Amino acid sequence: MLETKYNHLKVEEGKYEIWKEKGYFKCDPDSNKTPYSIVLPPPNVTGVLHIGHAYDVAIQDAIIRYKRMKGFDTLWLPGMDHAAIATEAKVVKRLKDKGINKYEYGREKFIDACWDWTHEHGDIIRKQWAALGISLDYSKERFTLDDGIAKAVKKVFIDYYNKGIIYRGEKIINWDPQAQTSLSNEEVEYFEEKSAFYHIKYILEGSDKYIDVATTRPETLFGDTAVAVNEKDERYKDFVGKNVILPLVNKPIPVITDEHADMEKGTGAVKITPAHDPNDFEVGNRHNLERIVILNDDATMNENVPKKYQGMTREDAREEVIKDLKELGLLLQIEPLVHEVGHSERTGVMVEPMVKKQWFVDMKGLSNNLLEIQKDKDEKVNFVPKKFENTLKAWMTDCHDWCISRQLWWGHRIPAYYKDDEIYVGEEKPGDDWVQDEDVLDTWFSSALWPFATLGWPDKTKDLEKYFPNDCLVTGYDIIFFWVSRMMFQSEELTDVRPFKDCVIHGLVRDKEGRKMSKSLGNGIDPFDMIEKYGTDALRYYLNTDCAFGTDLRFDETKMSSTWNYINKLWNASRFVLMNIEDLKEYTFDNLTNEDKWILTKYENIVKSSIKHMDKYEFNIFGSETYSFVYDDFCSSYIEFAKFNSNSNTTKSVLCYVLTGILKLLHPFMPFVTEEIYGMLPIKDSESIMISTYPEYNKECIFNEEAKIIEDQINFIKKFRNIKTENNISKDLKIKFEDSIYNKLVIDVLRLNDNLINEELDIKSYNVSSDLIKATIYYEKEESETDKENRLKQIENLKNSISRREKLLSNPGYVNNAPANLVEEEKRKLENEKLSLEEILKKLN
RNA sequence: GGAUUCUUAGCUCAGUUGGUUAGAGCACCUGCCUUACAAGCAGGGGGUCAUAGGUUCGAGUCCUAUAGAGUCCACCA
Repeated sequence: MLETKYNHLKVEEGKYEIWKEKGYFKCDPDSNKTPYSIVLPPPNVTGVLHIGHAYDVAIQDAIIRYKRMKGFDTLWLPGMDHAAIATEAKVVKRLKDKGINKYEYGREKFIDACWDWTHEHGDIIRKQWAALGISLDYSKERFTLDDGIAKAVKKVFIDYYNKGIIYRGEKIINWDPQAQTSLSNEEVEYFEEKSAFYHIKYILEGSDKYIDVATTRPETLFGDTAVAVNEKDERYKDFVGKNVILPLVNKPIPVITDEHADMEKGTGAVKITPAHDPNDFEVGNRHNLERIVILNDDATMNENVPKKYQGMTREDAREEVIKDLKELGLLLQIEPLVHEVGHSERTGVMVEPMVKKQWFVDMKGLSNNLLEIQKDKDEKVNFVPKKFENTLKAWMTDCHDWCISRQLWWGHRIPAYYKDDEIYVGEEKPGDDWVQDEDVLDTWFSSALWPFATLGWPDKTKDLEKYFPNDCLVTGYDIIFFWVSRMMFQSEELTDVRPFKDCVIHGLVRDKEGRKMSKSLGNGIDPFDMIEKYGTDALRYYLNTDCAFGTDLRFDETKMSSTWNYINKLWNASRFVLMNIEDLKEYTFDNLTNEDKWILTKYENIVKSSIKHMDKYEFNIFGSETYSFVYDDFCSSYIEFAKFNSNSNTTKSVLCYVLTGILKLLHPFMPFVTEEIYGMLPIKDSESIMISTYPEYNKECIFNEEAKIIEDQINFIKKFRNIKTENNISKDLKIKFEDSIYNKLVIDVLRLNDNLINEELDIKSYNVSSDLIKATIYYEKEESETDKENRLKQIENLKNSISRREKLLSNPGYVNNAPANLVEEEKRKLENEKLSLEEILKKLN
């Protein structure tokens, strides 16, 4: 027998291990069931799982459990991401804390340290997956750096190189001076910073005239190779084609015209530093300007600047340059300015744009291909919600080549080899005198292959054959660009098909105030604290049903608590049912009462709409519909009805049947408690609810006529209670039904039906009526002012409603165009209201 | 600057292809220890659906404009 209170800690203990041991999580490639596959977005091995991961996996587990119960051969493939730069940063820090320098340590030992880190965090993550109760097929677990993925990555790189999709080029890239690696645009975050516009005099060669050049980065002037003005700018007409003297260096540089110089911005004259600014780089290309690199990789000043500045940090150099300019009278003005400055997402330091030789993926063909396929209804990836298809389209329409080389050690090393000016790209080193590229690939390059490389691609494996394309991918909108789009174009290029059919996009978990969770704010929610307090089931149900996918979820602990209450309600309802059906051996559905037929009808309808919402990933709608079914229909009404019929085997059967169905419907969202209760049922179709069959809509159990009668009784009871409470007449109440068939009405009414009194008694009364039941409530006390007001209000409301309906029904536009059943419904309601009003008015006279 | 999404009860969110008095949870108010559940039960108040137009017999839902918020991309000399 169940305890009186739901104890989540006890309920959730031990079940996961049993499921795992029994092999319920495993797919079965040999079965002839229809496959259904999802690959888990691999969490980074950098750390532990947070509430966002919990959200992501709760959704996936709900889907996979649902499909498993629906009879699919389900594969949910787990794995983790080596997260090149992120992990490397953590390991560098760990070594540094021990006083070890990465470069002195050496590449091989450093990579070993990364593996140690990976194994440690991998174990933690696996424990957390277990705590979340998610049904991953561990026999298929992969890592983005394992041999199979490495093989796939190599093949892609080599093939792309041979096709010309991958190329090596010198471009301005975002340089992280701390991690000493290039970053993709996506790895740069912009923050507002207080800074200034420094107006510097660039004096015309052999003249007193000068140009006022405004810059936020005076320290880069050593790399200037021109000053650009707009062709149409009258102010600088006389300067164009001549030279100005570069301050501090005293070197002549040309004044050129270029479209990049905007007359409206700053002073209209801009210094051109091709090696350290993306725009200037383009200008430099157009005008064939020299690129002078003035920074070392750690962002200190290099040998290309005057001696006194060499070795300074960029910050120190800026101060020094300003000081020196001031002394020379070349600093015209310092204009305070707040502007956005790029920082490395990983290390947080200011990003330095630098010219570097890097590897790139040419995006033109790949993105166009993606856009084409998204136009094909049968071949496209279907996003849920659909709006993200627009976002993706916008990104793919206007995207830059993807810089994929990273100056790191932890990752897939680029399979390119150099000998003097020769480049060889291939599996193996072509000869002893060749050296391999030192760099590794962007971590997203390997995760882009995840949906198929995990299944054995490029080999034509059985798994790949059966589980690819995946049926669904679930992830947050924040990585659509980083990851989803890349999986899409890689899959389409390499396998000719989409990587997955559906892509469910969820939002971010924010704090209660809607702020992003962050370490600095300290507003993070640890999912495992929530599990401790309220249970995994409560957490998972809450996350899945709180809001529609695609919008951000504001985490509110009071909702966790109300979810717990809901589960407690289910627990207690189950307790009641189990207490009453202990002796039930088999289902008997003979002589169903109207109440039985009503709940069966309601139940079948909930099954039908649940399936619909589950298939459309509308978990929040599923949640509110089942909630009201469980709470209002099953607990508040049917269980109350059943109390008057508790000896009937038929009612026992219905209680058991409907409860079983409820447990199954809820299982994907609250796996533990449903398993616990399911285990105690006297009749069940499998040893675990996990592998039981999902409810199916059964037309045989629809009894609309009878259901309507009970529905009406419930409406009546509601009105009755309302009037009773509103008028505070509970004690003195007498009741007379005009139709005695309904004397068996239960709950409050039943307890009063001995007190039928004679209508001739001269006492106050109220009419209560639903569609089928009419009754008069008499009460033995003087009518108070409030009673009078209520009565007048009742009359007023009826009159308003009647006139509204009359107006509506006299509108030919409505009567002719609206669906006939709606019009009929209106007519019927109008008649009822008219009768009620008549009765009330008659009583008053 | 460009794109895009959003604005519904005090709070967090639903609201299917337009169907006519807009729903839920939490919070609030009132009354109840009724033997599954007081972490509960019963009842209640609370919204001119951002604003202004338009289409329609009918608009929270479709169209246009305005205001505000978010997100992404670009720019930021």
